[in-house]
Amino acid sequence: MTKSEVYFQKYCRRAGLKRSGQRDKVFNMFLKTEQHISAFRLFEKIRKQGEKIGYSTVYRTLRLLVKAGLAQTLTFGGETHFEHKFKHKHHDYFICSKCGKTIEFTSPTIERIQNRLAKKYNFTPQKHTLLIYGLCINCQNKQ
Amino acid sequence: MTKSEVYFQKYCRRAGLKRSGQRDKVFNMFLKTEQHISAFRLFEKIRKQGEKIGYSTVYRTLRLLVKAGLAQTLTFGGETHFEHKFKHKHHDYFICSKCGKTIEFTSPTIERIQNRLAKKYNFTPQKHTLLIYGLCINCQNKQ
DNA sequence: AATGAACTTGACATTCATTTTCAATATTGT
DNA sequence: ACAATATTGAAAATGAATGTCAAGTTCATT
Repeated sequence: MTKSEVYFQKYCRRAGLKRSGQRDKVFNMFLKTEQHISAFRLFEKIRKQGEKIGYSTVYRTLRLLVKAGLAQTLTFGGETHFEHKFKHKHHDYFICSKCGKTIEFTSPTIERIQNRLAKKYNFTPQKHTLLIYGLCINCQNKQ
Repeated sequence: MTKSEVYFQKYCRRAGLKRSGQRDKVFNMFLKTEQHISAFRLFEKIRKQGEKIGYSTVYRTLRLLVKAGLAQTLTFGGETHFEHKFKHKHHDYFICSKCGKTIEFTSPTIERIQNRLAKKYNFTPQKHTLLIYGLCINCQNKQ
């Protein structure tokens, strides 16, 4: 049992939820997925493994993960994407306007400035989303 | 005629579009609106002035403004918001997770770092969205 | 001013992701 | 084993974004 698993099971128990195989499937597949993923793609990924699962269950579990603090959402391209939050460092993204490719990056300096500005505006930050749209190197060249 | 108006009318003409009162209404109300606004709220705002207008027209005109480079979109709270782009400096946002209030801010330093990172990743930036979610001072106190 | 090709309008329909519903099924404490 | 309660997933509902199209408007040309 990884730390995330322990944390999640404890969270569920405290919330008065019952253990369920379906929920575990979603949780495990989410854990295995390093990059951000949409509810639908996660659903497909589980089905492709031959597992039987409904979309609602995937959706509900992801929402639960967010509530539990294990995941967080970011919206782009008209879709909600879920990414790790627990024991994972935060990412910002470059998104290619043409091909949709995403490149993750991190910047401690940006984070630091954000916190400073938040304080200045009497704002307690919880999470943030930084999306930079533009052209990736491929799409620049293809013209 | 402001510079934006001249620019917009020229753009329309070049694009082979005809002049129209409805389009002007949308454009003018958008100009008057300093903060970001959703298509639906802009639609309401025009209607409340006693003007007759269809939602499609508002929506289409806003999309046109984006294409013309006068507006840009940012998505949060499950809605697309339109903000000025022409002769307006770019804003980043604090968004209160509780009451939805937004606070605009700018940070030249963050912009600079973004450009540096983009270069490092061979990415040509076009626009960006920085949303910091958290609690505004009111919601912190209300507990 | 009349013409006609092309653009605009807005009510309505459609699409698509997200969210809810609910009857059948599974889990858990006693 | 029982009862209370949670889970599941197919189907329906929601809501924002986008497309459709017949009727109306614009504008260069005659």
